[in-house]
Amino acid sequence: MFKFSNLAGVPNRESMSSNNKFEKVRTFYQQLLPSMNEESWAITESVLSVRSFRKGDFIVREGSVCNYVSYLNHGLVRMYYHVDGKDKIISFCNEGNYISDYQSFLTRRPALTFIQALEDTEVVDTSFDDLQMLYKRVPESNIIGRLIAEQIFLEMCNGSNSEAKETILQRYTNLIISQPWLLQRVPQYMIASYLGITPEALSRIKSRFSKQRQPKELVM
Amino acid sequence: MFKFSNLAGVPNRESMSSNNKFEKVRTFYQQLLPSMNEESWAITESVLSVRSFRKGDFIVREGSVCNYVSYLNHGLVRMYYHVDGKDKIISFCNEGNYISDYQSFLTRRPALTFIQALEDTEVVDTSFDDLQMLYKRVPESNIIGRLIAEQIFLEMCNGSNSEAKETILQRYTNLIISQPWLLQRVPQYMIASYLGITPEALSRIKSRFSKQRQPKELVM
DNA sequence: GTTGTTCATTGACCTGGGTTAAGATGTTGC
DNA sequence: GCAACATCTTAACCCAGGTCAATGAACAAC
Repeated sequence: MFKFSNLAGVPNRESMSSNNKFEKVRTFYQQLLPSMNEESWAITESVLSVRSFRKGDFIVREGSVCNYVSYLNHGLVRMYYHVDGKDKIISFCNEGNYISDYQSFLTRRPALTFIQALEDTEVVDTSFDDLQMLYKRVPESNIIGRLIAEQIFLEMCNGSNSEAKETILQRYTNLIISQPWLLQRVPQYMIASYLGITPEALSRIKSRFSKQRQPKELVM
Repeated sequence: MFKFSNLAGVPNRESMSSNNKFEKVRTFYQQLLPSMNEESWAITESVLSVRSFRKGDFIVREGSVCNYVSYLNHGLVRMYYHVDGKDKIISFCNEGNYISDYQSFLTRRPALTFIQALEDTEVVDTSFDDLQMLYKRVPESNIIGRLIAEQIFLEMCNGSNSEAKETILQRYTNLIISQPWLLQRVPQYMIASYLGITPEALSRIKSRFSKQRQPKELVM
């Protein structure tokens, strides 16, 4: 289960000069390991494949093994699990990031999470077997694999740190500052689930805040 | 910030036939990557160094960069941060595991955590610079680096999963079943901190449980 | 238009854990 | 022995957030 943001972000060109679906993935790899050569990329590209999902479709289901790490060409997904019959959202992931139930992917055990498209979404997949092949045939992919695992780890740390050290209000305001597009693209009750509270509680927190502080300074 | 348990566990021989402080580390590496050859190990071993800590000493302090990943030859440490003037324990780590503020280590930024010896402790260090050197001079160390990052990630997942899906009582009972030595070696209030509650709350939860259920079946 | 649906909000009530304070039981050092 | 300290437990009270229910707004389908 992971979301891996590109270090520098990928330029979002709606109409690419070439209609190569792998172009953005390549940029992603090149930023991670600039020294990667043409031959290594050719091998890497040869195993990539594209899948498309409609809004509401499931990319990963609880109970089945997650067999891909997937780069989001465009779209938006949520990762969540069921707990007591309710959804607990772990993360959102939009275009320019990798998504996977990496825990299931690495362990080859059934996923504990769902990954669901919140908008029509297109991904570029690398399968588990292909990745193992790359680790053997393309030596520097081990470096990439290490860097990615490290980045995933760091993202998880940031998540835990903010969960542990910040109030829900702080986390909420950080969220709308760092990812303002979230508010436009996902309903509030999903934000609440992501923050670990009920929609009612989030609503109360917001109104409490906007009453006691600057009435119209910050749009929530 | 991480604790990395060995996959298979390391036999705990109190008196080693040779008094080589690096023997256990070598076993650890060999279990991760059996194909590692003698030359690679020689280079790897050449950068290792030993440090000893007394009970109460700090191995990592909040605010200073963590410069090592450290294998625990023997002893017990806790990793925690200050939040509102209180300690929030993230994890315990005993002999046979690696410990580091890996977030600080990777990013070269000041640590957010403390790592403190709860017993007299001996560690085998690998410094950041040495590790980067190994990544260059010993190619397969990238594989080890990747596997370790992946394992750290998986451990973190297990932690989040149980935090998200289990009640505190379940997490407590799992803890005393999976790591019964913890109860003997750390005070209850640290367990409470680790579970994210106050010592008073843990006390109440335990008494609530032992009253309604089998009075003497499970020793808590 | 009307109906239905989805989502946000608000109120009333409940509960689990925090807080504070007080004992009880060790344990350590002298 | 005694004093000082650490740890665990229990009780009383408080409060943030959960739960349940009602209302309202926005929007789609008909």
